[in-house]
Amino acid sequence: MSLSTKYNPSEAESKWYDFWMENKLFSSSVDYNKEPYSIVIPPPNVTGVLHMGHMLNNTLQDVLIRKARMEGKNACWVPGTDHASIATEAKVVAMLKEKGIDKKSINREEFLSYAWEWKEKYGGIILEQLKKLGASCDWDRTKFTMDADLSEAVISVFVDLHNKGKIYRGIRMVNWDPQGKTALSDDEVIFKEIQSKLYYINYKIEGSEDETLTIATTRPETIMADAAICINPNDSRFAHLKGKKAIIPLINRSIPILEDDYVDVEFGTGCLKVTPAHDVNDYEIGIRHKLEVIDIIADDGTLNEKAQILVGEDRFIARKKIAKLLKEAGQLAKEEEYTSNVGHSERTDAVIEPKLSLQWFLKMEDITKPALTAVMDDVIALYPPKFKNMYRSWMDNVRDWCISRQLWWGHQIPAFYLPNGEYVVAKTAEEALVVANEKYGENYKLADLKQDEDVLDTWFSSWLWPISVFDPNVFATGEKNEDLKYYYPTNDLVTAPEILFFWVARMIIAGYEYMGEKPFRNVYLTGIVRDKQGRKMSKSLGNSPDPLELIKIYGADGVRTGMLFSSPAGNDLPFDEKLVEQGRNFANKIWNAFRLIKGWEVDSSIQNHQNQTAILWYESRFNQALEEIEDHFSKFRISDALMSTYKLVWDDFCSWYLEMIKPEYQKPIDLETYEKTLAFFEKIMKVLHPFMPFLTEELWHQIKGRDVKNALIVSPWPKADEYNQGMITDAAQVFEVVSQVRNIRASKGISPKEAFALTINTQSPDLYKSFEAILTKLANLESVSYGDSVEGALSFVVKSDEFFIPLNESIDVEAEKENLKKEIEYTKGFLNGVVKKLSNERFVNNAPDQVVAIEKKKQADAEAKIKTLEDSLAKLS
RNA sequence: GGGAAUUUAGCUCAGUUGGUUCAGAGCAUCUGCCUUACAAGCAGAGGGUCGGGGGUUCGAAUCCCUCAAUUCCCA
Repeated sequence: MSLSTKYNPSEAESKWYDFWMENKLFSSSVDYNKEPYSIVIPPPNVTGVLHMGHMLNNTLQDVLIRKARMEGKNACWVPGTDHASIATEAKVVAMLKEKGIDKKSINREEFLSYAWEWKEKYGGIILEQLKKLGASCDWDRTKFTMDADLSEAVISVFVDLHNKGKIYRGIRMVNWDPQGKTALSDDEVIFKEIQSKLYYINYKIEGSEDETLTIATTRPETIMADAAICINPNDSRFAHLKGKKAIIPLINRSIPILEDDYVDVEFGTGCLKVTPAHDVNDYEIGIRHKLEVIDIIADDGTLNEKAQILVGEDRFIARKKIAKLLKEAGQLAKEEEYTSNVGHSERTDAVIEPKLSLQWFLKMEDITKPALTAVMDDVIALYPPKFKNMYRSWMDNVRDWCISRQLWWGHQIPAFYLPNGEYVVAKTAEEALVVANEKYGENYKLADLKQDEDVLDTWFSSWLWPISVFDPNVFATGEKNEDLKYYYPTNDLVTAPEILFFWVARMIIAGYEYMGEKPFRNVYLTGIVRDKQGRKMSKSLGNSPDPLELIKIYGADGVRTGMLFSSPAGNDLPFDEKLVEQGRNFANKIWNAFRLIKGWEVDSSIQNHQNQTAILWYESRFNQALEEIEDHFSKFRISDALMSTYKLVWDDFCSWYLEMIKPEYQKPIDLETYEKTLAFFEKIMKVLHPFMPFLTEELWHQIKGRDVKNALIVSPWPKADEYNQGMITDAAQVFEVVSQVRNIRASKGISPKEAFALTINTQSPDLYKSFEAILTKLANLESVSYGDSVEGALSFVVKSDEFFIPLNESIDVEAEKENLKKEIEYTKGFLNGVVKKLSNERFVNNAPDQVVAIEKKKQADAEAKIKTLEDSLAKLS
């Protein structure tokens, strides 16, 4: 068999993904003989295509799930998608517009059938793309937040919470998006600094000839909705106006002048116009003073008839026109440039209009309590833990959750309005009818009921995700099915910190409310994938590489490792294609290591004399590395786990071990070494598998033919055995000697082919004797001898041992002396510091014995080294 | 305006209770090599006042104060 010198990933990828799928190796079912390990995917939006954020996030999940599977756990990764009300509705509306269909011209049912059609066509794209990445989800379990049973779950929960009195309907000032024509939560509003103007407007005082007061406002178009003018009670400038009335310019309506602490004496003129319908703070003032609420702005952001003037004009056009009218009327005192923070819709970028509206709310005060405690007490652990702070501050200051959205795509609110003006909340219209007739003693028909037009916030369905993917019916029946009993709570959740509150916190709330139990044990928060300029990678900026294209070029394994090389938990990932290239190179390195081993001819008649030490050393080193790797995994330091694996494979296995045991060209290898080496390689395949599933499965089967049961994906994860620390330390010292010899070759321009005779002056010759064969091979020595010194030879020092290499050519004695002097000087300086420390009584008295002992050893080592160096120097002179 | 986080090599980051894991890793850079597994490679080298300043301590990247810069959350 001959293998290409370069690993070609694409063939292996499709072959092994098909193999895993056909043999159902990703699938999981209840089995009480095994420990369950479950992850629910953060369901990607049906609108999306795979981006770099998904790649990072899902690679992490796949690493975790694959490792758990190999550890013998019953690993279940549930995939699915989210219906994403606002985003999807926007896409569908845009799609219809292109077809020349206006959303307003069709009814709800027609719209929804277009939306479903759209979802069927595009909704599964991301999941298909994840397969290319190697994601080992149990695809038979794929769920969608608007599946019939999951929808029922949402409705049941709404009804239940309403019955518990936790859901209520109320008038609130909401963030209205006049373009999307929907209310947004505070978190969906992005504040931007906008250059605007502060308009100073004069209001006449009623009953006086020419007395006026001046207010400053950024929104002159709302003066028609003014309900009062407020002054600060401590502001003597305006005390005389109290109790009088002011007249709104242009429309000549008179309004009271009131006192309120809220007014900032410093800001503007110190007089505040109060417009309860169009400003959150004014609304509060309005409640305090029982002011009339005059709403002059329509849903689409134009002025309505209550404005009396400029009816039908857009709010921004009206602003300009009002300013002009005021100027003409002589009531515009001045205009001033002013920057203010203006809220914009995250989805449509429209300027948010504070608007009073009737919405559905979930009371958050009580329901959040167990969710806060769980995270604060580390019942649910956040990685990295710094997010606990953020989590707490949000939960402490949480506001009631506005759960209604003025959209069609989503779960329609199960509230039914009756002809008598009342409403009933029930799962279906039929149930609602029964309740209604009973409650009000009426004899209504189904046709008399009118269901609420709005749908629920998308997060009101995804907060149930860790429960509903296993058992959507539990909310209605209260009876847990087997899946839910077995897989819940899930183990780990991998998601982005941006949705810590939107989603993670709410899942925790729902978990405690409905299961009385946390939804997951660990939350791993990834960073944002950014480009080199630090900008978030996004399709709209065009700064994101196409993930599938990357996979094509570098291989899925290369992309996976590339993403993980530089992504500690909670830190942003500054993406650079170089990382992915490094991943590809790593795959190639492993491929070639295998080519080397596979190419050896085995001769069972040879006894293994030389390679015992190498084998023992590597065994120890492997176990030490595995212990490290496990430790990193246990702390969710996935990047570090990968880096430790990378170094184990590249440095220890390839650069050191294989070079130690490699037979001469075209010479055979002994059977024992060969078998040990293959066994080592197999262990490496196992440890690498979660990171690089395709390459490792491919090589696993190249090593020898295996059946499905023995596929790598389901092979047992290796256990870290005891290791010989002393041997690892000794080897490190020998490696240092090898490096020094190589350094001499490199700096003197001597060919690596020229063998050296090495003489060692040491107190511990046994150390070198046990590694002699290795030393000879790796440093290319013709002999190793032990002795005090060698005349006219180059020398170097490792620890307190001295090494001599005689060269055929004459050495530059002066340069050598210079080098030795430099090193002596440095070591003396180092010794000085140590001695100083040790002669400080307070150090010796206060520092722990162990620390003092270490310092004393430093002193002894340094003194020995100086002596060795000085001897060498003396011999040169 | 209130709160939090971050600042260590050219880049991205480790550095746990203050003391040998203490100044580290990977990448990048430089030098020499197409040495029969791998140039997607091998061998070697250089590179940092641990953001600035002050303090506590026998001892500070680590603890405290202060200033600065960056980022995020809330208003």
